Amino acid sequence: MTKVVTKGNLIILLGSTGVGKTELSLKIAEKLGSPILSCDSRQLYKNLIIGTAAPTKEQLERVPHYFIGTLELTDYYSASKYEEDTLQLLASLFNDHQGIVMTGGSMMYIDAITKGIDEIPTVDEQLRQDLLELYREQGLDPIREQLKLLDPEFYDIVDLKNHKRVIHALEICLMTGKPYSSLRTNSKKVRPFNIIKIGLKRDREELYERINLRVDQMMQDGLLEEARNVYPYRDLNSLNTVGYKELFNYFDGTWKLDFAIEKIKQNSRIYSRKQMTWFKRDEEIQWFHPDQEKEISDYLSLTIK
RNA sequence: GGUGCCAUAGCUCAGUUGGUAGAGCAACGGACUGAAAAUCCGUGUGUCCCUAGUUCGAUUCUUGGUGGCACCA
Repeated sequence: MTKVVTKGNLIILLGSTGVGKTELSLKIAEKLGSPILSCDSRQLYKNLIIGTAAPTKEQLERVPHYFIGTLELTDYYSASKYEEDTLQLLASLFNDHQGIVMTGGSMMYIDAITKGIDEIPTVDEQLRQDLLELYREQGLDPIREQLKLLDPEFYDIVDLKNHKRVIHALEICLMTGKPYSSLRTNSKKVRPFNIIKIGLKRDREELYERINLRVDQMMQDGLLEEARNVYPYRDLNSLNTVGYKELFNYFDGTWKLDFAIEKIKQNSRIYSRKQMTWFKRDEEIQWFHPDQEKEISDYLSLTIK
């Protein structure tokens, strides 16, 4: 067994949408003299600023950020790409920082950094389009059948009604000539740095109220115009996003504006719950209320190596 | 004031020829390895408006209320 020498501390502030990660991350980063690595699958995109509650210009001036507004809406990205980009960046940042602050709520991106993702090839765009077309025309059955032949082991455990999972598994089988399940190692990667996970949470009532108020604030800040500007690209994956997809229905004329706004609030609340469901099972997370700055600070001085 | 209709889940409503009830939406729980703010799965939470009667048994039938809506004055 090889011993991994660790250098540096990655401090991850995580929590559901609207809990108050941004403000706290700025304070901690300033204290540590660290930049902030955003871990948010939607704040990565340019043009999605208000609706994703990305850091403001002033906040970006207070502390340098990475992974905010770096992608075009049309760019392909994934948790694996994020793993690669972040590890590379961290290797260089840890040369002159003892602690680096990361913040965000994209569950799978966090896991990609802290646990790693298996070596699986990036999906060929043409193959994906072909399979999606097959799915649209004939449904999931023919795709399930092929998967059953090529990877019976995964067929037994996959959620057969979830077309994304089924299609992706088949894609990998077809691309590699190997069963998708044979590429899944179920093992956690070891990182050459110390990882500290700080979870932020509030009572549900308090969180929901913040989410609702924040959506109203977003509308005042010009979310409608921001959404209208990207409306022509509505079919892109980057725009399958709470805060935008609802307003697209308004632009289409299928929803009234008030209804769309209510739906943004509702979908944000549902998203926050989904995040908590994911985080709940992660026993490495130390939970705090965002106002417990002193406790968080004490905890950090205990755990930073 | 009179007549008629309605009152069942958080909301909109089905339904029970008398045996304590179910859909949609909402709400809640869960899954999750290159699309993840995505995608998918599961769960009914109820003084059936109140009161008195008939009945072995009433949310259902009858009486009287209360509230809402419509029409007539």
